Amino acid sequence: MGRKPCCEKVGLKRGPWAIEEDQKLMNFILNNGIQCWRLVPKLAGLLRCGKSCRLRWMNYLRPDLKRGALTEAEEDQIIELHSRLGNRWSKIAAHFPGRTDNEIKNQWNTRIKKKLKLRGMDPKNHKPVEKDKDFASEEGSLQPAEPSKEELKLQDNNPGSKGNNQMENDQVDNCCSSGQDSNLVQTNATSSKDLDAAGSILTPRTDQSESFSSRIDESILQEDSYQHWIDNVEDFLLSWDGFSNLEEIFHLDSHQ
DNA sequence: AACGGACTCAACCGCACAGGA
DNA sequence: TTCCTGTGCGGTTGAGTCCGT
Repeated sequence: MGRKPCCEKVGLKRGPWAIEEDQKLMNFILNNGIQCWRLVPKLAGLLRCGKSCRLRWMNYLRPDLKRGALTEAEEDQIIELHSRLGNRWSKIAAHFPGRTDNEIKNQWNTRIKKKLKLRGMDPKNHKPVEKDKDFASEEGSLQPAEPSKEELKLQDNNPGSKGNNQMENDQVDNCCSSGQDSNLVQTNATSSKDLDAAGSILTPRTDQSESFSSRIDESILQEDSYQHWIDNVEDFLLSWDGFSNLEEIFHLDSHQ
């Protein structure tokens, strides 16, 4: 007997989210918090499944998200963490406040893998690629001796390749224990520090998602926090065209 | 200007896991 | 202990965009 689907898919909308949908979801979560994702679309008036709402919130609407490209330092940190953790994107993302696992996963698949290959490293095991098992044979056109345009572009962005990250897989740890990690968190936290005043909804997601959800409930309903969040979130979202009129949208809605 | 290939990234799918009944 | 439900995670896809010809 198969498992029941997470939601009734008949009549539900799929694909890219419209601004109105984003607005509805944001308004609902800001006003009510998240008790149960399955109920969120019904209560928010969305023709989406709860899973879709959760994903949209986590990967795009969360106010603590840091937008923009990852820095070289972040990429190198991802490489190091991947050498220890493997494809545990959520664990890796936990080291980067404001970054999502999806974002890091995409970054890995599109850029970092190529970057590693340029360094002569195997992205899977972070060990030097053997000459006879050159990645050219694996991926066809990628010849180290004659880099593609994309590779040249990557090289431009990465003038000083760092050393190898050959950490043993059995050294995997799941917590932010190293001093390097602490530094990173602290560095990134400067960008979200102020936002934190608006309530712990702005606290970067950690693996303890339960605490994330429950903390939302405690804080986001406060009117002051709400306004504070609007004030601060502009810095994050104004670069995003779809929400350039965010404040206007929310003011309108709050008066409905 | 038009076309086509390469690339990016938001979103979906299916499975695993945790917790409650 | 077992079953069910909700949530989280990783892999994959495909539409949109970029860029070279």
